[in-house]
Amino acid sequence: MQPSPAEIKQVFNTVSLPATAVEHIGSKFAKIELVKDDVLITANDIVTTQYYVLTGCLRTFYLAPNGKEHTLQFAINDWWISDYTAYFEGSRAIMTIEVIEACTLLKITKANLDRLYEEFPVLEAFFRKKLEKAFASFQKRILANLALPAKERYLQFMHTYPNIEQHVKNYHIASYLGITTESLSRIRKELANT
Amino acid sequence: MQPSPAEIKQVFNTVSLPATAVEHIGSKFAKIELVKDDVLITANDIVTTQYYVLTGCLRTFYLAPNGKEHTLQFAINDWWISDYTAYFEGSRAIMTIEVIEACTLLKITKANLDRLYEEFPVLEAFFRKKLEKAFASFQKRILANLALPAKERYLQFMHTYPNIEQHVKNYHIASYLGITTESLSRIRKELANT
DNA sequence: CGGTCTCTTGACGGAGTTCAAAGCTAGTGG
DNA sequence: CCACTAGCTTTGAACTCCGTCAAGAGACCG
Repeated sequence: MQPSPAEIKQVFNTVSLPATAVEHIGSKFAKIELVKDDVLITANDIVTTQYYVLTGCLRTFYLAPNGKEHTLQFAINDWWISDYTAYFEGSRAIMTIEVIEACTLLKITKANLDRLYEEFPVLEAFFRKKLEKAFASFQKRILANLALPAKERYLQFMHTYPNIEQHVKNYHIASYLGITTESLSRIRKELANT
Repeated sequence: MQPSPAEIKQVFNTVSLPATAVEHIGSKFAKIELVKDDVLITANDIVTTQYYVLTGCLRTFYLAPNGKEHTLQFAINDWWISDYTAYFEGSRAIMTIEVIEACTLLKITKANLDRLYEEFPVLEAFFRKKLEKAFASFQKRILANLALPAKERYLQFMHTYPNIEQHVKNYHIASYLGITTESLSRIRKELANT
């Protein structure tokens, strides 16, 4: 199913596009609906698609050889999600993306998006800005991992992503912070007594 | 001082540019020389410049309130360096960049680079590719921090950046890995006995 | 209301830190 | 050419945060 013009305008809300362009761009996206526990991308998939979240919640995680899951990213309303390393490099996915809450997504292939870049260079700049933001947030996270103890990282997470916290389980947050559920539980207890 | 055409070709070695373009592009760069312990960017600076490393070695680090340094990035031969979060967002630097080994750099301002993007769109794609690579490597590092113990992270670092290891002190590597120099020393000892 | 998923709690262990001191190494000047 | 110093690395002992394992308490859903 194709997205509506209003949805395309929402996706590119910082860019002003003529109606004909919106129409054309929309024709390159497909709208899909997924339910809880669906898996969007699995490790080893070839990744040629990225997704825009209209509603719902998903997470990207790495499944380590020892069976532990490490959450790289959550995505809700108005976020983009994919295994970007695989998407950019044309390599195979090392991440898994699963649905946490039933969601509606817009998907587009790299081939189609690259074509749109040529037709509307403003889109290339739009995605570069997104990439710059993501880069900055990754950098912030690396510094937090290096410089802050678990409690501080938890507080920073809650402060930075108050919207996401409502959608995900504590053990997801723990796997994002790099601690166990037990440790997170103790941290929450300690914070409650303050 | 301006870079030579050969140096500009080296910078954009994956792009083929006509001689006139090389000339013009070169006029937007300046070549600078720095010695050990020089500081290129200090926390709180307004960052409007990025740097290409011709020779030498630098590091970007965050100086935490408790006085500890956390290394985000090293840069040698053929790397770009800046406080990119500040550079992209037009905000103030939170990082410090210091010279580890005397170096020769090419610098260019964001304003000039943006103008070059318009004149040579191929440059925009060139830098987007660089950004995608950096993004992927940050992601890899986040996963390593979440999933691997210090010894494994050290081995991964040595494997991924064998060239950098020759230029930097062990305490720099420790601050990159997120451990103390003492811990790194013990890890190295353990690895030597194998 | 029974079962499964999630969160909590406790006891113990281990990886890495802290603090203190000693050993190296490389550069510098007499 | 040696001696000295400053910077870097190593080593040891005590400690701390967090992980592991095991069990129990809630919470949610059919």
